[in-house]
Amino acid sequence: MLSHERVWAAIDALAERYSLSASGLAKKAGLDSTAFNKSKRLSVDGRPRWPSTESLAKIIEATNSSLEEFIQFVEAPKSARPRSREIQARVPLLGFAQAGAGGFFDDAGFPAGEGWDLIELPARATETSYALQVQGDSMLPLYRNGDVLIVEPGAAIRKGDRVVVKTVSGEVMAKVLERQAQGAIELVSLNPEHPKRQFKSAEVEWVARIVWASQ
Amino acid sequence: MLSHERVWAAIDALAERYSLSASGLAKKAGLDSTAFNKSKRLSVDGRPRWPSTESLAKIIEATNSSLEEFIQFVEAPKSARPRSREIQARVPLLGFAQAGAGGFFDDAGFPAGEGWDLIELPARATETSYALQVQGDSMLPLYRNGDVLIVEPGAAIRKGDRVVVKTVSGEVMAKVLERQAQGAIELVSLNPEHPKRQFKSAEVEWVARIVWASQ
DNA sequence: ATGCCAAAAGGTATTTTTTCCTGTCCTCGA
DNA sequence: TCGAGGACAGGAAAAAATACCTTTTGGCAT
Repeated sequence: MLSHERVWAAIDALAERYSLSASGLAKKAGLDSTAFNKSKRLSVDGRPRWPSTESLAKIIEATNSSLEEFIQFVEAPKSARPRSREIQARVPLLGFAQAGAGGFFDDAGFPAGEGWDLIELPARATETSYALQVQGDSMLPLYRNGDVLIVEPGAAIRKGDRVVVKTVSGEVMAKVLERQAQGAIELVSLNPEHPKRQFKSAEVEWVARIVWASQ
Repeated sequence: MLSHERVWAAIDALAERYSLSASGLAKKAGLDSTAFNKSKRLSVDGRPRWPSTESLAKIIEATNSSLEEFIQFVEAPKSARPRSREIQARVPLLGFAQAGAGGFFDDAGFPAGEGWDLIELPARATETSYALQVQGDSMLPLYRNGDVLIVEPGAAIRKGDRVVVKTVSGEVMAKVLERQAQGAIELVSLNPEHPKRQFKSAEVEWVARIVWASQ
């Protein structure tokens, strides 16, 4: 959120990030060296003083920082661990039912016009996701030989999720979670020709959710 | 980057996002309805006028938007197609058949040990990919309601690929490409209960390959 | 065509932020 | 220790943004 307190904290954090004092940062940006003094963050009557957007633009440029970095400082209290620098991937998003209506695609099939949302692709949102490549036909029709499954060990799992399961005996399989209760886990096969399977919790080493699959 | 032009564009985009005019947005935020008039974005002497940081905080709060959303508008030119971020995402990759062998996962199910390759996730490497969200059950068992399909219009398409097709009559559908020959295209339904469909090339406006699906 | 209301252009007064300036304190090197 | 320069507090003037207000324009319904 954008608050008076957070904006000033971000300015302090940005200055520190570039080994500057608040007054040094102001000077570097071509502003008066007293511009960011703590003594000037509230006006005489106690009303919060907000630095102008123009001043913010100047300090971001003067430090060769970026708007993203500055926003991270706004959002993360200085004492907290700075969020990792990873950039979230965003692509335009549209509901399938709307896709047939006019105006969403140009003649060549590229997104066009208004009405597109943006969606972030979470596959790389954590440092711990990994990929498994399908081998064989046992997971048809869902997954074909060569398809790549992105698995996120930390993701929350609910009934109906597609998961990778490793048993204590060393078997690794991709299934749909039917039920997870105390002491037992029920899995539906991705291939309808294969039967449901049940395991006691003690037989399961870990369960991890499949979050994306290549096509 | 934070520039005068982009900040105003973001305000316009935010207003449009919430089906407001610029003056409606200002009013909603408790500001004067003329605050964001285009006529007031340059002062009389032509100097750029920057909206104050406090005003931005107010519009973000009044729309229940977020700083992240606002920054997206700052960075994405409104008139341009929303862009995918170009990143090379790499995750560890292992063949499914190897996954059961010892040494590839630690006790909690995270990748461990040697033998992992790295795979780049190509979907986000291009600027033209977009996402379609599945609605309804017509694409079961492959795609469930709410699943997100990443579509890459420029990707090469071969027999057996899962594709999105738009017909000249405006129908958009997800299918498996069975055959594409001169003058005709044959599509197998993702739902086995639905019949194959054939189109003349002239009936098809575009075909684009589905490259990833959420799970 | 007319009426109503919102959006937008335009102008002035008020408020808020920056700039300019001064003084004090702190740090560091000679 | 002393001096220089930077950091910081504080005050007044100048510049810039908002608030207030009016008029014009545009869109929509009747």
